[in-house]
Amino acid sequence: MSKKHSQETLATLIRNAGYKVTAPRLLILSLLEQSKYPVCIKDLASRLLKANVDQVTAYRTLSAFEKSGIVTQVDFKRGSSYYELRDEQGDHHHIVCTTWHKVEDFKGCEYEKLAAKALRQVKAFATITAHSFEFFGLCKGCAVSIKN
Amino acid sequence: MSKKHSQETLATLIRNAGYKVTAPRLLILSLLEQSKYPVCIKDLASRLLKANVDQVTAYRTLSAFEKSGIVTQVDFKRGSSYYELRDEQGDHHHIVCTTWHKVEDFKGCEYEKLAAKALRQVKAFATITAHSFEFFGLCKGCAVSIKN
DNA sequence: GTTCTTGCAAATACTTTGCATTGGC
DNA sequence: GCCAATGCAAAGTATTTGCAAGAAC
Repeated sequence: MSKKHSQETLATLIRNAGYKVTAPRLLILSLLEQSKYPVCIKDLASRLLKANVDQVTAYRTLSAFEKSGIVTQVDFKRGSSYYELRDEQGDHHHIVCTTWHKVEDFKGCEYEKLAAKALRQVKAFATITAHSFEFFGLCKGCAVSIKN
Repeated sequence: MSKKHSQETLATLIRNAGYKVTAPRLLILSLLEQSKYPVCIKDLASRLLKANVDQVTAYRTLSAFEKSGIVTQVDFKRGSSYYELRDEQGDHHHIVCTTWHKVEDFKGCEYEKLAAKALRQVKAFATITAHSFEFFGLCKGCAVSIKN
């Protein structure tokens, strides 16, 4: 997921969403951008601490950014929240190793087709605005060590 | 999701997973069975309280049952965990209204196809053992009231 | 009788809120 | 200067752990 935005692009993202551009916000976005996979808020907070940014700011910022669609929250079933920069196509998801926590991306969940199908089935719903989709499994390393 | 197991069937589920059959466990499973949609652990706990079952027992039981595949945890992005009896076919998922919290089922996420596709793409993984998939949107009631 | 399970108390982890101060625009 | 954003402290909520007593088998 690292499609390098410049510092200026990150600032624009923030401004366009109607927020003031501040150092903590730029830092959070650039940390997310530098990470190949979603970052848990705890890790993020510990890196922010080095720049004297409080973790409360991380919570507030990420929650605001999620509402504005700048970032996406993903659930890896590990107790705390993971975030990544939003994927424009909205069609990349993750495979999570349940043993050693390796994470990989995969593409092509064909969300639109499924959403249309779901709305046809479920009469009580008007629109679908988001979806979550993750696979959980074993990476090859863990599969081997479990067998032994 | 209410495919009425008898009390005896529930006991068998428990026994087959290698656990002792106890009143709290039977009660938890029958509460899950009676509910049309996943139940959050807080609601469950408050109902268990009436039978003098501690919420710690709910946490421990559900977590054990999830590992054994008796129940499934679903993430509705509402802070606390939701559980339901495991769906044998494993192919039913939910549409969750983000405003008033209506939940409906839908079928046909075609998980096997996607899993095969994902494994073809992602060489580092050996197997996929589970998946999460939920849609978030607006039910018709909420869509109307927001417009006004 | 042995081992697993439970309740209760307490600890830990995660997230949100209140408020005075700071800083973007 | 105005209003939003931040840090710090504290509260609130969710979940886990330790251990002695009780129940399943």
